[in-house]
Amino acid sequence: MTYFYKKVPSPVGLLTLVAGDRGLAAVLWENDDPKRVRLGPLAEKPDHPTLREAERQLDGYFAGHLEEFSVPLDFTGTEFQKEVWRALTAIPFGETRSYAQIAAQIGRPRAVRAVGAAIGRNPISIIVPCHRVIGANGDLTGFAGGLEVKAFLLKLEKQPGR
Amino acid sequence: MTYFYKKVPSPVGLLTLVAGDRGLAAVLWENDDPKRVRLGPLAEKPDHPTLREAERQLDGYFAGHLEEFSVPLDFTGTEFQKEVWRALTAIPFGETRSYAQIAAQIGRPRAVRAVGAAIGRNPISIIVPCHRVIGANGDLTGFAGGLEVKAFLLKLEKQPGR
DNA sequence: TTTCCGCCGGCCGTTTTCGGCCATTTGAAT
DNA sequence: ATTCAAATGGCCGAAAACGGCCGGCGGAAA
Repeated sequence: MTYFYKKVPSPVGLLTLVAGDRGLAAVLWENDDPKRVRLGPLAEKPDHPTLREAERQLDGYFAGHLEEFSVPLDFTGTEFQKEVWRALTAIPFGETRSYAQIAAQIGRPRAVRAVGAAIGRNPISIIVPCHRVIGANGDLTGFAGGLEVKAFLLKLEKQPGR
Repeated sequence: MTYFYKKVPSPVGLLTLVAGDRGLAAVLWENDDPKRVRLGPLAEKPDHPTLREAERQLDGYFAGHLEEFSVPLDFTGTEFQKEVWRALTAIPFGETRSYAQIAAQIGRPRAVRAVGAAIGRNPISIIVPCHRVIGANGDLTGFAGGLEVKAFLLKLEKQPGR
């Protein structure tokens, strides 16, 4: 199966949006490690409907007037990973969870480190809000896009009025 | 968050003044242990208003015609540490306190050693007068800038005239 | 006796260390 | 190819170690 992509600018750098046939498959960082997320062959296609919709929603998010994404998602990964990623989408805008909380939520309270690994492999940055997961003690602990970006996103979501 | 610094000469060696966005964040000794005080990224900026004001007041202090500092302070540390540091600022010019007295003052009479540790982490040397805290028996007991400097400052504040 | 000094134990926040946790990856051996 | 053992993380909580202390005690010197 082949994927279509489009690069779009953003406050956190140039993002690469990737669409699969069931929806958005990835949002990659500018300097993303290529082996963090592996998909099939890519083809550029800026006018792909899914990509255009994703871009529109991201713009709204960064502009501060969109809090919940509604693009259909097309996850690629193991069952465990997909379960973790689904759990992430349930964290509301502006809130955070610990890795342990996510682990508990998917019914594997002790698979904490495994959850960490799975979150690190989240292909759909920002839209699947892996940035809302932080250490139990409040540390930011890690982020594919860089800790500064993680801090930036959390701060963006903490802005009081809009 | 990023901090701005400026190095200024003084009778006790080259000091590094650091400003955060809420005020003065640090006054470091020339050979200060880098891991004694940890702040974010630093950028040089000699004309920063807070830094210039801090320098002015320090000059006055060393010249002997300024006894109370009034630069706004920007503390970075745990709640406990901040409480200890705040207590230090209440020690009047020319007086001293014991570690036990400080502990009592913050309502934790037995947290004496913890207070010692917190004082050792005081980022804003001189201006937050950790040099005014000495052992219950009068010993100087310890000082990031060196015991000679501690003695020097106490002597400076004991000068009769002025 | 009295004074002074050094050692000991208890005090308490912070920092560091250490295990145990578990899905994936990696690399070596069929 | 396939299988298996070992290593590897975006973790986390408990426990131990570590101080810019201090008061009490015993022994040695005056």
